[in-house]
Amino acid sequence: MSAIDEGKMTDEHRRILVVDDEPQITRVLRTTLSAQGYDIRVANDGEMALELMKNWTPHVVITDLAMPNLDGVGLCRQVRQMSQVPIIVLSVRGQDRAKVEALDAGADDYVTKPFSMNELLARIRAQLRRTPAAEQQPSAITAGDFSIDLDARSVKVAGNEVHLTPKEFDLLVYLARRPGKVVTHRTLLAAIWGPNSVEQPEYLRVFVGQLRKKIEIDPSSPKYLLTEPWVGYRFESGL
Amino acid sequence: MSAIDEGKMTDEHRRILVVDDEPQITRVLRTTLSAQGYDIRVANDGEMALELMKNWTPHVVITDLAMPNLDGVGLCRQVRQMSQVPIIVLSVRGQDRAKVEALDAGADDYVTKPFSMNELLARIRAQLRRTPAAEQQPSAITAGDFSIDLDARSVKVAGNEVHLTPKEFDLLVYLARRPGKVVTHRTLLAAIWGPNSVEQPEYLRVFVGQLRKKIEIDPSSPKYLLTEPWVGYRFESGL
DNA sequence: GCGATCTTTACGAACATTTTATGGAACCTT
DNA sequence: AAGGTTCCATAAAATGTTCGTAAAGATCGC
Repeated sequence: MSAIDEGKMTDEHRRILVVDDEPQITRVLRTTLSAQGYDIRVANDGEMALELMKNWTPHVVITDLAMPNLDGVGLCRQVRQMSQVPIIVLSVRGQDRAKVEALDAGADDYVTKPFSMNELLARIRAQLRRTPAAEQQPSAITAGDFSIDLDARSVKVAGNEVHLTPKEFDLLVYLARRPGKVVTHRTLLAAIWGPNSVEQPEYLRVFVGQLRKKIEIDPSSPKYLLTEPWVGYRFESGL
Repeated sequence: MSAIDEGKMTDEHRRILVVDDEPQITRVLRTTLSAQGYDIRVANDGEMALELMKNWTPHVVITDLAMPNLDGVGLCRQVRQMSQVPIIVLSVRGQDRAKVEALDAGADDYVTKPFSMNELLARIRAQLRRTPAAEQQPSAITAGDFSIDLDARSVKVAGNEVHLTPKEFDLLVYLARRPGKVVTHRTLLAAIWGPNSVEQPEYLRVFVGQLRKKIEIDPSSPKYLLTEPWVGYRFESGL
């Protein structure tokens, strides 16, 4: 009944990942947040959260600090390797030190338990408010002979459709969204394979090779998918 | 003496607007934040803050709630009409309702007084962290015939593009970011090769030579990449 | 079990960096 | 002013990484 609900309610279909090992917490969050119209998924620890995020990218992450396997601070660090998604830490620990550590590890907000649900909801809204740009992504990318349909996950080169595997597609899209910009190996690996794969540049070599075989006219002298030696790769939208 | 740590100054030159009518608060914030390297301006109420922001756009706004003329919530609404700048509300009022109202009015964070300065600093860092790169650093450096595109990692001299290796690129960028300023051998070596390579000036000679071959019209009488004998090198942006 | 996809391995070629060598210029001492 | 020393520029050899490619194992879904 707060006085401030003027029809700005575009919160539907926003995905929230809740990470906590205490069932009481996850249960109440799941029901409350679901009632607000959010899509909720729950993970019981940091590792599980990372695993989940490979296939399901949330708009906000809410995480506890104390967890088995991978704690909240570690989770923040790992997530920041691959994503800018807002992270709200929810913890019983209220000391400066804990807050500073979490915030500097990549968290965007820190709420101490016990917390007011109204406040948490408002903080979620505040976080969601400034990520509309990410959601307004075009459903298609075109560049030169290229057209990438993001909804259908299909790619056409000079008229004819080519079939790409999921990872090939993700890789191409990630680069094609940043035309002309060099993306480092680390960034690319973290974004496509997850933050644990940051030290496996072989993946990139293999998949870039595969991609070039499919989308380049002459794979041995690529026009679109270019190597920036010792640094990374970049996508050029046809010269 | 000790190694010059140029890499750690990302928070410098960030502008923070403090809005509060209590002199004790503004005084302590001004001194503490200034000591951190931020540029601080103070306004005593919301109206004054808006006036100030016409000519001086901050990277973060920190505001009290209770103020004459225009209070914190009103300030949030007005600011949101024209800017996405992060707003941190600082207030003695700790009730849900106040928090929800402020956050829904456009605030990004809410801290209750009395507050821990360490926590506030961390929250400021968290807010600054996600302001888009466009605001932080130019993605291009231009100087005379030069243009360096940091995203594309490409360098153009008088129209034609030259390809630089990673170390060459890093070296040039480091110097070009400080035009006219002499950078000592030690500093350069520490910055590009790491603090363990401070005693290997041969690297510099070799790489400066290669850079000159690529970017100077007459490498034997350089125009841009100049030697400061016995001290270091400096970049001049074309006389 | 089968096909598609992903992961892992291996190796020659291409490339960047490090090391070494040489000649010349600038500085210091006497 | 001569000799010795340190620094600078350049070239080129030696070393070490990375890249592209192919192909063999591992994994997943049906």
